[in-house]
Amino acid sequence: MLTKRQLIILDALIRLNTSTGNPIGSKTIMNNTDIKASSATIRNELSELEKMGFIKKTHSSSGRIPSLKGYRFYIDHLMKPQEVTQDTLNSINAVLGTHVQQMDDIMHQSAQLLSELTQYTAIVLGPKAETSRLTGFKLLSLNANHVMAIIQTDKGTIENKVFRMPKNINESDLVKVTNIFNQHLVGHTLIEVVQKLQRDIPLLIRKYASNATEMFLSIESVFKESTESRHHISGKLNILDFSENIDTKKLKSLYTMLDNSGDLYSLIDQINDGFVVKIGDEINHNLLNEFSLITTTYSVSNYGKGAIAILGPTSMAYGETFGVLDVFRKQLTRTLLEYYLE
Amino acid sequence: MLTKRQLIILDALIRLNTSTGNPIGSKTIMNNTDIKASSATIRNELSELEKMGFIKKTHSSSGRIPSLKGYRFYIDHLMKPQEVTQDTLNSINAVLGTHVQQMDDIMHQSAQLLSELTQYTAIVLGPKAETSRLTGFKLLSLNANHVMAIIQTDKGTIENKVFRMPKNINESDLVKVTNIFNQHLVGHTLIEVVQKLQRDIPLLIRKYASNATEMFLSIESVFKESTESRHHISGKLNILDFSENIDTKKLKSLYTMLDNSGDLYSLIDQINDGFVVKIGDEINHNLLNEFSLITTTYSVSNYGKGAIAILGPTSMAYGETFGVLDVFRKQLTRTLLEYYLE
DNA sequence: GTTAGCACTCGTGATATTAGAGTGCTAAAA
DNA sequence: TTTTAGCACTCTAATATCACGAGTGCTAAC
Repeated sequence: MLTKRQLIILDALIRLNTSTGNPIGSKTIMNNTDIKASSATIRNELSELEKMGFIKKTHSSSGRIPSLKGYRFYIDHLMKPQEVTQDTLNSINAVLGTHVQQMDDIMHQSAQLLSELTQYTAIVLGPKAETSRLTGFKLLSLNANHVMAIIQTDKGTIENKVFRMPKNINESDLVKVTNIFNQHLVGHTLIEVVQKLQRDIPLLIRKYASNATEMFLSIESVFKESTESRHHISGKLNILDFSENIDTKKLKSLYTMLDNSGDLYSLIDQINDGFVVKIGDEINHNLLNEFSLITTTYSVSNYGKGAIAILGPTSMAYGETFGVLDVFRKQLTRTLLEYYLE
Repeated sequence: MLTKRQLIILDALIRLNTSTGNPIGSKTIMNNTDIKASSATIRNELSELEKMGFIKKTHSSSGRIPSLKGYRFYIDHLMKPQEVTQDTLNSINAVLGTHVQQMDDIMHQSAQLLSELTQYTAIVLGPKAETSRLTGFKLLSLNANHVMAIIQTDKGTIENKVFRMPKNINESDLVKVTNIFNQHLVGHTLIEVVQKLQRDIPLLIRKYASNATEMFLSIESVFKESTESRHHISGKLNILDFSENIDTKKLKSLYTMLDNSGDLYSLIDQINDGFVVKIGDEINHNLLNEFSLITTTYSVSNYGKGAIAILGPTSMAYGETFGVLDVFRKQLTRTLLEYYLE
């Protein structure tokens, strides 16, 4: 069990290490806490804390840095989410308070705002697309050459794609196809829709609108795209600030990974409702063992859950980040509730 | 005037420097050309070339690297666009040959392909939006809560935006507003449209569809967005490969710049029809004085011109890059011609 | 005009040197 | 028993020193 003084020392050490980035020695701690003891005493305590595995040295005569266990303990027991400033509150309200138009916009703007507020990298994941149900399908003839297909889901996403109007198609064919889709596909999950598109629908099309097969392929691709879950990421360049000595090769793989929806979904826990913090190796990803990942979820009314994640250095300003995330997520859930109520 | 041997030496030096990245000495040139002369002779020639300003030393006893003037001369007189491989040809055809759906897609895929083929950074700019004319406007009610606004231009761009349906609006209001827009705005340039939106239209709306003013603001924002010219950029991460020792601060500003449409448009010459190569300081941009920028244009049928640019190191593989760009641009122009003909 | 030969230059990478921050340990003080 | 002053020790980071080699320019002979 840790003594009170050890707690103060561990807390100070992590705070100091986070703000300076350097290993922290006994004198520094003495000068930055109100502990009434000499540096020698603090050295003894540090040695004790090291034996217990909360801190470690970078070399035999260096100051200490927190170990993974130290961070873990800090986050679980010492760290307090920090109150956010009025400024921060204002920007959150500015983004989430105004009239929201579309799910994708909200997610995009949220990622942007969070990366700005934290100065880390922010990732916002939409609810898993697998469970989305098709609520509407429309084909709209734009001009002689172009048709727009629009699909809507119960998760609030609206997607569209424009494609060339095949030559042998006229308006009435569009109506026929639209009707086929609305009769047979609306209400099903997108996964089911794609399956049906491959099995049943080609038959129907051939029967009722035989000249629409060409167009059918384009429509199929819209649906395939729509089953891919959406991710929004912002502040990728901040990695350059908080991870200065990363080599270009690693950086390149990292950035490639961060652009890959699948990678992000498997990285980020979408189940746990509270805050999940994974530090270094805990993330279990070879590119991220020098990073920390804070994950939390938000509710899309009662249609499902999305996730928010902040990627930063292990020596992250956890207190501030938690504070921001907490306020943000509550406001986001509220905003989405209203969005679906209206 | 340069002697024949000097030309061979300059050419070899630039090729060797490009492929190795190192300064090139007299022996290296001797071993990599079929010049029948000793290294001493070549040293004399190098010394001569240096006096004329085509090459320079990195320090008093180093090998030579091309100077800006050397590159200039090479590009203007020595470099030959290289034949592209069958593989390259195939990938270009795969992207540009298949049925193309939308301008934005073409541009996006073009950037992607070019960055892959060259291993540099590819930028594709659409025709300047200022000259685009509105050819179609549609309002589509998606469901009780959402309306989609769609605008089309004569440059082939189709943009849309979804926004909340104001509560006091019904289908017939949508029709009214659509009619107002079609009567008064179609045929005008987007710039004019935005002007009119601020002057004339509010009056009309107030007169014929007074409860639509709220919606009007949303529509206005769609148009404002549409006047922003489109850029597509790909292979940004390749900068990490060809510019290894760039510091993070510069890199961050550079990446920020490359995401800014305005910056790119002012950087890239959209007027000169041939190939324009700017090297180092010639680019006249403090972030790019260690880069080369190859620019060329493509015709969007007879609706205007867009631009393609490749950003790479000054020691670029000019021959290959020119070869690829030349083939690509011809095929692109052809593809776009068909796109508008059909 | 060409070339062999040689002294000279300078960057690169390896090896010493040094200063400073921090440690652990000991023995005395509290 | 806990705290603390004191000191020897360790290791890093920065700087200086050195040797090597690639490359040069110059000279004198071919």
